[in-house]
This record gives sequence, structure tokens and C-alpha cells, in this order.
Amino acid sequence: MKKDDGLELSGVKEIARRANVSIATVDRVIHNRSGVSNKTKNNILAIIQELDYQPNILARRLASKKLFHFVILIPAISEETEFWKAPLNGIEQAESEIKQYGIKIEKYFFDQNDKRSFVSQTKKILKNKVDGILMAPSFIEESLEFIKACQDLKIPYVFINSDIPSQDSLCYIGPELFHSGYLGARLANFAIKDHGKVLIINISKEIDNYHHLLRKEEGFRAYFQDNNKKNEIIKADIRQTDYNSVASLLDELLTTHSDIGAVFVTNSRVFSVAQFLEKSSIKNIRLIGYDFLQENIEYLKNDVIDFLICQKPQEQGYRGIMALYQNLVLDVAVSKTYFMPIDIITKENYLFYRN
Amino acid sequence: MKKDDGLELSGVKEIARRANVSIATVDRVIHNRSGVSNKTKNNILAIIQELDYQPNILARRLASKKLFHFVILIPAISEETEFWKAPLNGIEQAESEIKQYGIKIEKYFFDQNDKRSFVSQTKKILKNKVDGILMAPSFIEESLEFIKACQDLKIPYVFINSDIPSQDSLCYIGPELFHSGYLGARLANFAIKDHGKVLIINISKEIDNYHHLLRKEEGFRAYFQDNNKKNEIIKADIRQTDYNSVASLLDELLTTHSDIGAVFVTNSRVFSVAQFLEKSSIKNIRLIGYDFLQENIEYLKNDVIDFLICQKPQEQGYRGIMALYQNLVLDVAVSKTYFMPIDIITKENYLFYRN
DNA sequence: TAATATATCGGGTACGTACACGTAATAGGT
DNA sequence: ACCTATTACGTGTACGTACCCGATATATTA
Repeated sequence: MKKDDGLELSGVKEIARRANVSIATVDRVIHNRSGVSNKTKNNILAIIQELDYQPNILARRLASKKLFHFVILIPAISEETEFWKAPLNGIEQAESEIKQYGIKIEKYFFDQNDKRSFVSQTKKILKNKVDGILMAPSFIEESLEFIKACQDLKIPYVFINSDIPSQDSLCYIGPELFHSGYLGARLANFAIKDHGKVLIINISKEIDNYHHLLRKEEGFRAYFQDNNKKNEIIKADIRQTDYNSVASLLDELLTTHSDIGAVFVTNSRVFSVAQFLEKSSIKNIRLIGYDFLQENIEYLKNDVIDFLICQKPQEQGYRGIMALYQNLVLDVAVSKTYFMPIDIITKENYLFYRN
Repeated sequence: MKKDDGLELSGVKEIARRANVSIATVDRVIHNRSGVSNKTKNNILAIIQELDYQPNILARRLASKKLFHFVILIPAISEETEFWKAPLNGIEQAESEIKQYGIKIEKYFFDQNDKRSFVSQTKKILKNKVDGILMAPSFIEESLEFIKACQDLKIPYVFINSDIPSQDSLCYIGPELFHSGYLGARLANFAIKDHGKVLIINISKEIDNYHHLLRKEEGFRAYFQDNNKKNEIIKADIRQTDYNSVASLLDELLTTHSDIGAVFVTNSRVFSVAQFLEKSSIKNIRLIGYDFLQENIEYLKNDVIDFLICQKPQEQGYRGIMALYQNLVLDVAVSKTYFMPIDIITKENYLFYRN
């Protein structure tokens, strides 16, 4: 059985036939190149409309010698946290799917605790030919500077995992932080009902990521307010991310406040809190945190962590690359924001979770 | 910048050059066609190995006149439940992505309450040329008959949403039912703690889908057993799916058992239970059920339903078609089972859920 | 008027693969 | 020895698009 069974004609050849011109002329119109009179151009455009011509991507990519250079700029996978391993996996999955279409992905990593590494990587990036960028704009000031350069060079960029709104990015792919915190509060409330205090902990070394955590905190508080919950909310910031610092602060907090029923950790470092609770044999405190990390999963299995909220970091990476691909290669419009689902992971469903 | 910047040669042409034969001979070897001496064949195979030759899918699909016919056989979207709308959406999304690669999808639907419609559709399917099938094996006996015919015709088939194990399907894509019920129990227990009875309700007209629900029930009970929960579990089967039947049975049950704390409905018909609870102004019963249907979401918003468990039916459809595509067109191996994640949907995160 | 520039277009080849067809060499049969 | 089959290849065209290179016609300039 052959492809043309349906006897539908289309393609540049048919357009050329109808317009009584050559294929080359049709091609010029399609690519908006010069060398075509307005009359024939309009005629051809009309025929394209009429036929609802869809270019054959296969033939297009095969014939085109153009090679697309995509660049990613994300935090390196540190010993501190392997969070960024997941987006990288997604990026590599996308890469393997589209590399045969003439797309090359250059990978740049920076140290989350060092702005200068971010800046120096951005400099390197712009030394080469770049068609599109997928980046995590962790440092706001430095990111703004970088995207200004990109705008001048007319290089489109996609934000991943955290957003800088109204910066004319091609799109943002990542969590909606407010509702993420809001859900965290619901889970906390579910766990302890209306009794006991709840503790919010931000564990972050870098002040720049802080607005991130704050937005989650807002959502968290909003839930208790919206639902008229009277639980007292206590907040703690921890700038030193090592275990000992976390432990000593927790120790202090738990002696001051005897009736804490639940702890909400606003990022993936919930495992260090879990470690403390386990070591201290504290079992009457419910714990909620973020991200499908191996360490966190272990405590989820132990019932030390009750809920993990996760937003498919791997899919974020995958979709980020695909957004560039669809926009630049397939010339398809992509939606400005793609909020990831806010997934709830428990001991009972983690086995089936796809990061 | 051109594609061949990397100066890497490959492709049949290069293989032919190295083997000192023509392209056609290489092509014969690649497609395992006859007309090549063992000596040259082995030589060419060795070179292919050495070069790690990856055929160019673009050129392959462009040059090939072969048209793939995929068939889907799933329940029709009934007024009773729009559940199958989601998988169909996923199928159509996949279709739009791969139709340009010479793939056509023929859609067959059957009535979930009528085995004969299933059988008659299977007969129709086999009248035409079919390269692969995506089906929901709702009726076991009839499905077994059908896939026997498929095996004879060497047509690969993918199961979706429910499985018939050890039937040599290309793969199964759908939920793992036991853990799904297990999670339901955890959520129920979370909602009512250790007090009160829990009620399991199977609402299903067709006895054939019943094993489905039973497996979930097993998981549900297992949770309570594993965790030494003493809550009494009451079970109810409802064969008449109309609201009045459901309502009258619930009425009866709730008068007999005064202290029911939570209800677990094993499928998407949880909305009818919700409707009853709302109409009866019963607020002290927590409700857990299945699937992201508009009706269910409304009750989720009203706080009548507490949790919905959902397993991405749309993605199931998408992945089902893609599994066929990858296996038949790209000649890539696909894993035998792909269990969908078991997602928890609440009032706080439903806005961001991707079905 | 002739030379030259510019605008408008067509011919033809290439991308990497599939496959129909032709051809040469060998084998087997009479 | 001749004819026929069979085996083992090579040649060439097609898929739909991109784009180089030229050809022709018209406009501009000296």
C-alpha cells in the first residue's frame, strides 16, 4: 500500500504547477526571500492558503544544511544536591530525539553558589554561534544582563525552573510557586488537623534564590488564612546548609516551641531535617518537603517524610529543549508559560513516579 | 554553518565505499533482503557495526512509500462517562505529530456495555490492512479471541488502561491497580485517622470490568492490613449506575452504618456518590475516587470530594500510539510494561494537572 | 545606442534512503 | 555447445525541499 493512496496532491510542486511558476519561485515565497514580483508572490501565497500547504518536515530538514545550535545554561550537579541531574536527563532525552534533525546542544554549567561562574559561562556562550538558549535564571541581575545581550543578538531564550517575568522570554517552563506552597499547607493541615504549630523552613545559602522560597511561603500562609486555620506559623531561615547548622537550629526551635506538629521545608533540602528528626527519635512531627531525590525518598520510605511535592524537573528539561525545537525548527508557536503539575509523592506512590 | 562541520562520514554511501560495493547492496543487507553473498553481507555488517551506523530517519521515511496503518479499538465516549475522551485526545495528539511520517490511524469504538459491539468491531478491523493495534481489552474472552487472530496475522498490539498479562502484547500502558487502591487507602486513612468505618464502592454495570475494581480493592484492604489499622471495611457493589440506584443504596448503607468516616469509590463514578452526599447535606464523610472528569472536579472544588486519583489517561493514549510508532517505524525496542504514575489530585493542585 | 545594472524567474543538483530494473557471471540441464 | 535459472550485484530514479547558478527581460546609465 502506497503513501499516495489518498490521491491528495500538495507540496511545492503542486503549488508551482497551479501558479504556473517554477519550484524555485515557490520556494522563494515560502522563505520570504527576494526576487519575486508582488503579483506572483500574492498569487502563490493565495494558493498556499487554499491548499493549506504544510511543508514536509522530513524533506525540509533533509535538504537543509542548516545546523541548529542550542545552548543550555543550568546549575552544575553538586554534592550538595543532585536536583539538576533530572533536568539534565530530560535535556539529554530531548537531544537524542532531535539530534538527527540537525540539532546540536552545547551544555554550560555554573556553580549555584557563585555568581561569577554564571557570568563567565554567559561570556563563553556568546563567543560561538547560538540559535537558542535554555537557561535557569538563578541570579536575577546577571541573568538580566545576559538576556539583554541575547535580545541584541536576536537569540531566543527559554527560562526553566524559575522565572523572571515580563522579560520577553520565548517561554517559561517550571513551577507556579504560590500554589505549590499552598498545596504544602494543605498537606500539612491534613497531617496535623487544627492542632499544633507549623514550622516553615527555608534552607538556602544563596540569597538570590530566596524570592523563590518566599513565594512558596506566601502560598503556604495563604492557605491557613483562606481556610481560617488558627495554627500558629513559625518561620526559620537557615543560611548554612550543612547538617550541623540545620540540626542545631532545629534543636533550638523545638525546645522553644514544644508543640510543633508539622514542618514544611520549602525546597529539596528536607532530607537534612528528616535526618535530624530520625536521629533525635522524634516521631510526632509530620514533615513535608520538595523533590524526588534519592535521599528524600529514603526518608519517605521510613515514614519520616510524609509528603514530597515534586514538579517533574526532568520533564522541565525535556520540554525546554522541545520548546526551542518547535519554535525555531518547526516554526510552531509555543505558549508563553507552561506550569508544571504540582505532584504529591507519598510512600505509596513513589514507585511509579516519573520525574 | 553547515551540517557536515563535524566532518563525520557515515550513511550508506560511506558503507558502500568502504565495502567496495554499491549502495543498493548495502541497502539489501540493511533490510535483510536476498541477493547478497554471505561474504559481502558479513563484510558489510562488520562495517555497519564499526561505524555504528544509524539510518537517517528523515531520508528513510521520505524515500519509503510505505504507509503504516495503525488501528485503535477503545470504548466510545458515552453519556455515562467521558473517561475515554482523554485517551482519545492523547491518540490524536500523537497522530498529529507522526502523520507526516506516513502513519494513518484508523479509529474503532465499541460500547462498553455491549460485548457484541466489541466483537463486530474486531471483525471490521481485520478486513483491512493493519500494521499495529492499540486496544483496551475490556472484555477478556473476546479480546483473547481477537489477539489470537492478530498473532496469526503477525500484527503487534498494545494494551491500554487495562492489561491481560502474559498475552505477548507489545506492551501494556496503564495503571498498576493494586498500588492504586493501596494509595486510596492511605488517603482515606489520612482523612479519617484511625476512627470510623470505611466504605468501598464498586459502581460498574459490566461484570467484565469487575476484576479491575477487585484488584484495587485488594490494594485498598492490604493497606489497612499492612499498617494494622483496625477500621472496619464495608464493601458495596452497585450494578445500576444511574443516580437513583446509587442514592438509594447509599441511603440504606448510611443508616445501617452510622459511623462511616470515608468512602472510596473504585472508579470515575465517584461523582454520583458526591452528588448524594451534597444533596443529603452530609459533610462529615470524606470521599476519595478516581479520574479527572469535569464532574468530579466540581465536587473537588466544593470540598465534597477530598482526593481524586488519576493516572493520566491522555498520556496513556499518546504513549500507546508512540509505542507502536517506535517499535514499527523506528525499529526501537519498547519496554513491556509502562505503569502510569498514580497521581493525587486535590482542590489545591487540580488547576495544574495535565491529564 | 550600447553597455550595464536590476528584477524576475527556471534548471538542475543535492540531502540520504528505498527500490525497480537491468546486467553480468555462474550453475545446471539437455 | 547452447539455453535457461539463479545468484549477485550496479544503475538510476524517486521522495519533497533547499538553494546555487544561470538565463531572460526590463530598467538605468553613459
